[in-house]
Amino acid sequence: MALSHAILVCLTERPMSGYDLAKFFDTSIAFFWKATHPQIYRELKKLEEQGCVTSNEEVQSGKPNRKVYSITDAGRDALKAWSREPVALPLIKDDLLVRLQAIEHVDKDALRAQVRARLAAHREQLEQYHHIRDMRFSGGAAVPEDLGKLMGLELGIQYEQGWIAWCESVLERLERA
Amino acid sequence: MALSHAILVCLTERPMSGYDLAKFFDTSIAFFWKATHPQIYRELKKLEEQGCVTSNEEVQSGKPNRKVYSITDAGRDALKAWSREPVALPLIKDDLLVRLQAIEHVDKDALRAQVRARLAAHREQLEQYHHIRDMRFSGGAAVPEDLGKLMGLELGIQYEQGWIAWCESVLERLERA
DNA sequence: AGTTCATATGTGCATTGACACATATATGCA
DNA sequence: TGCATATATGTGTCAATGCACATATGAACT
Repeated sequence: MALSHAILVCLTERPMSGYDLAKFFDTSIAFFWKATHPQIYRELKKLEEQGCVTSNEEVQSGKPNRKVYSITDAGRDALKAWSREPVALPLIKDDLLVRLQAIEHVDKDALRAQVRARLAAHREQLEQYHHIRDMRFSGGAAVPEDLGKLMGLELGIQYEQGWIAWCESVLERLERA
Repeated sequence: MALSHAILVCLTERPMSGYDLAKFFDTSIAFFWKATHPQIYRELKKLEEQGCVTSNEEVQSGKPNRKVYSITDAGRDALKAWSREPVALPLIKDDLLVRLQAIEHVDKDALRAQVRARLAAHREQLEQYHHIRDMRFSGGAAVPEDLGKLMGLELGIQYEQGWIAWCESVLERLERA
């Protein structure tokens, strides 16, 4: 009970095709959730069978036709029912931390390189989040719908800042050793 | 390529049975990685076939016999080889953040309750981490093996502090609305 | 005497997820 | 002409994960 709800959430914003959703997952919510396009197409099929979404084929010249999915009232009900279920504590589930637990058994040079790469990735992500915040939420959340998205973004910013600080402190100690 | 390595990492510390490992996963590294006991037993079987671990049956009176697994040289080699592979950026993968994206479509009371529950869970986890730090690492990392574990713990502490601050700020805004 | 708890090891099944492969068309580039 | 890229939708398959169920024993509790 996860990907289907993430898809429904995306469709509350606007109707989308499977292709649109795959791109949306890759950009917008890539840090909360990940999905490949075969997963998305299969999930959309199931959701349509359950009546949570309806599809509408858009004829296009040249390009293949798009099947645009919209959320239904039943889908909105399913979302609300899901929102009442308890949420699990997310795991960190990070290879890097597992490797640190056995620091005397790993390749130290590789570890340093991985922490440096990770640091760069977090810095880049932070920059992206800052960019989105400045573009979309410069004046705070204008409409109620935006509040949740802004708070999600704030979590992302803080999360990245935390990782950056940690990576820096780890690198310092690894390079001293 | 994940659980098997996490198990090998645990076995670098000391030989353990499947039962021990299941408990170890539940307590020590529960926030980095999770595994149920069937998963662990199956993985141990595979690792033994690959020659990464060896088992030694300990006869016990009364209780069922324990099969104690130890890491082999081949297992240590496998760990080192794995440590050279690139690490993926971990996802946040949090239901709560997905729900926030569709804040106008979720049950607001349930959401508030979930954030409060989450806040309590993070506070509890932070306390546990502080306790471990004070017990095991009060004078910093005494031996080199401890350094990695201490840095993992520091990440955990920072991570929980970040979530706590975020939950508090979210709650405030949710209760105002 | 019956129940629950802790120790200890597993099997079976369903769901999820990841990844390669398959197909079709138009555009731009070398 | 050939190749990569973007658009667009899928199938087939295998590994990983999760959860319920199965089994066995001793100790402590009711």
